[in-house]
Formats: sequence, C-alpha cells, structure tokens
Amino acid sequence: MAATIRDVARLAGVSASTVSRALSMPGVVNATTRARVQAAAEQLGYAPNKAARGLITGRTGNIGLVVPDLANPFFPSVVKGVQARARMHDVAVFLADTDEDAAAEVGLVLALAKQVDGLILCSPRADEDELAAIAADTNVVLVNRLVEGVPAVTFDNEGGMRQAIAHLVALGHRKIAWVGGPKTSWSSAHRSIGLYAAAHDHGVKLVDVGHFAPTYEGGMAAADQAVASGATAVVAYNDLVAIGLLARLHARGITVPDDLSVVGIDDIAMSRMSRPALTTVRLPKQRAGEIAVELLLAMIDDPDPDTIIGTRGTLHGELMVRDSTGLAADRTSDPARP
Amino acid sequence: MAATIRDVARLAGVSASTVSRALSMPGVVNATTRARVQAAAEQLGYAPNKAARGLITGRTGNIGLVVPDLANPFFPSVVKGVQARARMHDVAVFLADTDEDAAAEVGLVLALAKQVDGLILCSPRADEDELAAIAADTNVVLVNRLVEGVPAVTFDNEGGMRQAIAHLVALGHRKIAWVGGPKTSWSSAHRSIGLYAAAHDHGVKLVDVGHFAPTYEGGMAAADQAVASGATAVVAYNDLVAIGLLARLHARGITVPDDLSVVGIDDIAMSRMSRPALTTVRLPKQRAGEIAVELLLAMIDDPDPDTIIGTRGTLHGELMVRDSTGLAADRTSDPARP
DNA sequence: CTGAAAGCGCTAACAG
DNA sequence: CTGTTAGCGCTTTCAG
Repeated sequence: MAATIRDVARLAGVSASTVSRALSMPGVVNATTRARVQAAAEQLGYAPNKAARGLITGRTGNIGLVVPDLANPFFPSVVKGVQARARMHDVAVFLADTDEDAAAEVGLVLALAKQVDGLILCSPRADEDELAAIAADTNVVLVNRLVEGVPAVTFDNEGGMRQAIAHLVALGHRKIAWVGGPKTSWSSAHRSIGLYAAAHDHGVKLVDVGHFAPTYEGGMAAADQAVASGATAVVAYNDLVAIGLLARLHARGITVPDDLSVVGIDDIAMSRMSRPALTTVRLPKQRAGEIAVELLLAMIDDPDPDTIIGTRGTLHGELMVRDSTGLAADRTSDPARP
Repeated sequence: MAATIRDVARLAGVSASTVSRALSMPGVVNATTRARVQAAAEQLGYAPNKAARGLITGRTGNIGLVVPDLANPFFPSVVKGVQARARMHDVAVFLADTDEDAAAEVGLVLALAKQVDGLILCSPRADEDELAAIAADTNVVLVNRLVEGVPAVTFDNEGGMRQAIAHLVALGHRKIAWVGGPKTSWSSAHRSIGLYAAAHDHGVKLVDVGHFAPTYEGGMAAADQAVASGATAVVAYNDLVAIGLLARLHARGITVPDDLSVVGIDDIAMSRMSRPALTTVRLPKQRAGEIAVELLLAMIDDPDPDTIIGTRGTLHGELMVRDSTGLAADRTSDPARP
C-alpha cells in the first residue's frame, strides 16, 4: 500500500541505501541525486517506516507517558506539555492511563518499555523499588516524584506552601488547617513538610486534619473536620479537594472567605470558575511535561553519563490570590480573633 | 539488552519458530515443549518486540487517537474509554492533541498512520474531504462526527435536545434561548436542529443567541445576550459554556434558576460542582471511546466489508436534572409569566 | 560519493 | 509437531 524505500529508489534511479542517506544524512550525498531522491519521495508520498528503522537503529522515535488518572485535570495539562514538546522533536507519544492502579502501572510500563526509547512516569503510587528497577534498564523521567538516581521533574512544594502560609498569616490567620492527600502520596508528604516548616517560622499553629482522597469527594469528606478544628483557614492537598471543601462549606452555610478561608494547590482551570474563585498555588503543569520531554530526549541521545542521571528540574509554584481568601477575611484588624 | 526470541530458543533448546508458535499459537505445540519455552521466556523476562512482529504481520498492535484539546474535559473521558478498551485487547494507544488546529490535525494523522493499525479521530474541525481521503487508505473511526462512508460513534444530539426542551416546557418555560457552539462544529449544528424540532413540537419559542467559543469564556460572552433575549431558560452548547453563563449571571445579580434556568450538555465532572449544580444532558463519553475501539478493531480484523464501512454507533444522552433548573423556577403556576 | 550485502527481531511458508 | 529458510523495511558496514 504505502510506498517503501525501494519504490523511491526505483523511481529516482538509485539504490535504496542512497535514498536512505539522502533523506537522513543529506550532507553526505551529491546535491543533484539528493534532489532527485527528494522529488521521488515527495511524489510517492514516502515516509520511512519508523518501526523498521527502529529495528536496526535501536531507536523507535516514540516515547511513553504514564499517568494515574486523566479525569484529574492536573494530568491532561502535563500530557499537553509532553505532546507539544514531543511533536517539536518529531517523536510520537504512547499514553497509558493506569486508573490509579499501582499494579497495572508496572505491567503497562513493562509492555510499553519494549516499543519506546524512554518513558515519562507520573506515578504517585508505584513502589519506589519498582520504579528504580524499571529505571535501571529503561530511560525514565519521573514527574512529581523523586526516586534516588532517577531524573525527575518536580515542583517546589515547600516553596509553594511557604507562599500560602505567608499569605494567610498576612491576612491575620493564626490557626490553619491542612487537609492532606493520600497517605502514600509523595507530594502530599512534601507539602505537609513545607507547611509545618512555614507555620513554625511564622509562629502560627498548623492543624493536620488527616488524609483524604485527592478528589472533590475527598474535600467534601474533610470539610466538617476542618471546621471542627477551629482553624480560620484551610490549605487543601489540591484544587479538587479545595472545591469539594467549598461545596460542603456552602451546604453548611459557612461563608468563604468570611467564616473560613480556603487555599488550594495546582491552579486547574476549574479554580477560576468556582464560587468563590479559589486562591491557589499555580503549578506549571504543562511546563513540567515539556521539561520532562527535554530531559528524556537528552538521556536517550546520551545515555548513562552522570550529567543526566540524578538530574532534576524543579519548578516553582506561584500563589494566585482569589476570592476564597478575599479581603473580607482579613483578620488583622479583628481583635476578637486570637 | 532485552532478551530476544533466540535467547529464549537457546535456553529452551528449541528453534526460534517454536518459541514464536508456543507463545502465540499455544494449541499447535507439544505441551511439554510449550511449558519449557514458557519457563525460559519467563526466566528471561522475554516479551516479543511488537515493532519487529508488525514488520512481518503488517499489524502493529497499536492504534492512534487524535483529539482537539485535552483541556476540554470532554476529551479526557473519551480517552479514558479508549485506553481501557485498548488495554483489554492488548493494544497500545498513540495520543495526539492537535490544539484545535485543523491543519496540524492532518499532518499528525499522516505521521501516525504509518505506525498504527487504525485511527480514532475526534476531529470536530477538520475538513470533510480530508477526513474522507484519510479514511480511504487507513482504518478510521470518527467520534462525534459523521462523514459519508466512514464508521463513526456519535451521540443522539436530537434526542438529547428533545429531553432538555421537554423538561423546560414541563417547568413552564415558553421562550428558550440557545447559545450555540462554533459555526463549523458538527455537533452544534445537530443540537440546533434537535432544539428547533422539539421547540416546534411543543409549541414554544426558541431564540438563537448565536455562536460562541466552546469554553467558559464563551459562556461569559453569551450571557448578556441570553438575558436580553427575554427567554426564561437557556440551553448552552456544552457544560463549559453553561458554567461560564452561570458565572456571568451571578456577577450580574441574576439568580439561577429563579430568574433564569440553565441547561448544559455533556455532564462533565465540573457540572456537579458548579453553583448551582448544572442540569445537563449526560453524554456517555467514556462509552463512546470504548465503542470506537471495538469498531476499529473489527475493521482491522476484517477490513473492507460493508458490514462495517458505514456502520455507526449512536449513543443516547440522558437528562440529569440538577439545581440550575430547580423547582424554584417552576413557572407552571406563575400567572405573571407568558 | 554510491551500490551491494548483511542483518535488526520476528513470523510464515515449507519441508521433514 | 518442529526446524529451516526467507524476508518484512530499513540502515549500515564495506567495497568500489
């Protein structure tokens, strides 16, 4: 059906090897033959078969991307970044959604590993040893997760949390609740650490409300405990949780930000659309995907050296102040508050 | 690095072909040798190289999926459905996001076509002739779009709109506004048709407010015109638009549903989270992805016959009544309303 | 600078 | 039931 390299060779009156060279190492071939070959290729609509090429070069020109759940708006953003950058480099992207199933994750990765040059893994759950094992014989870049010796793109969770706390303290809050994500989540743990450090530095109290699903429902579930904690502000594991919080608070007749301020993390599109609009720490999700691709491609071009192994890109978050910590909630002039 | 079929053959003391057979046509090989081969394969962690296999069988075991914009929550759902079903059949999925760029779409499709057995296209924008041309020499299944002679999975837009109108009419609405999507959108056109037909049947008036971007911003832009139309209810092109509408109405102090009722289409996750929760027509997005895979796989197994070419799966929507058309808006007992 | 030959990992005849 | 042979489409020595 599709034209092969030999069809082009015949039409151009040269050998297959010349076609191959003319197309992938233009400099090494006579200008006129090159032109002839290119014309022939054009005419036939020839495009090299990547699979066949990969068989011999050991490079497929494809990369794999594994995400836990596309329904969480965080991940489509990362995927978009990966896509865009991959396309720039003319590499195709295999996508796998593990549905938050750490076991499936490993299986999928193994299956994919055979037909790609490298893998980008957003795997909050998978076992650290398994990740290390996979990284041992495949090019792997981790996103939003750190494992010894594996290149990764992460977010500066500590810094983001510091900004959130500073903002809340400036508004007069002295007791702040933290609604954490899943127990096993790497980023939840790091956000927690940053929060405690910042709270300590500012001399304010942080109350840990517990671990919840990283979803709208998780936020609904956490809301009552957050209220009961007596805090005047809540920081949620992510925006989805924060929005769940908002919903439950509204249902209970608790006004945000007047009665309670809420801060999320991620800055998903939905955050601007919630009522009230959500103050959140914007994470450059798309950028993370782009950088992951660059890192991966660098590893593929030049595997092994220490310049890359262990490399990490750290991206900084940026506080987006919106209505959920609005001025109405300024407690600096309210003597009744502790 | 990775074990090849010959490594397994050597370890099992058989020939490469026997390994190949033992693994892919187990019935045709002696039970004891088969066991030996399987053990060897296991021990070496052998997995066949799909690219090499594809070279000879002409089947890659991969499919391609093209979507216009992952940031629109509609598409991640479809992708999830495709993923899940593809995994069941042990096929891998290439994903491409065209960023709403119809031109890029074609280029991407051509590039992908070489390394997949078939393509699932969610291409609201691409030119009809181009789609037909692509479908002529590649297995293609369209989602949410109909082109002569190309298998497709679509939604019953007319039926969905009929449900929406029936609901609004039952609540006493007699003048309903329609906020359409992009001019070139296939589904916007069909939704419009369904709406007019239903309005006509019920003897109520439908006001076309115009075409808007299928986004939150589009909804914001449409809100004032919807209000000015004098309608008591609005049907929006999709949920994102409806939620934009809600935001702008709120900003203007117009209460939903008391002053104006709003209905969306899609039932994205966000719809349950908006305030008020959005009444919408639920489209089985994930199911659409699953069916698209089944259709595509059927075409691949058995290309050409008329049983498939021209086949279409039509999925029906389901009205989800929520607060944005709440009881408070019941106009049946309100004599002041027309 | 170009052609011929070899072979990537695998499967499909074809013998045995 | 199993081994041998050939070759998918391509790149890469190796000669010329």
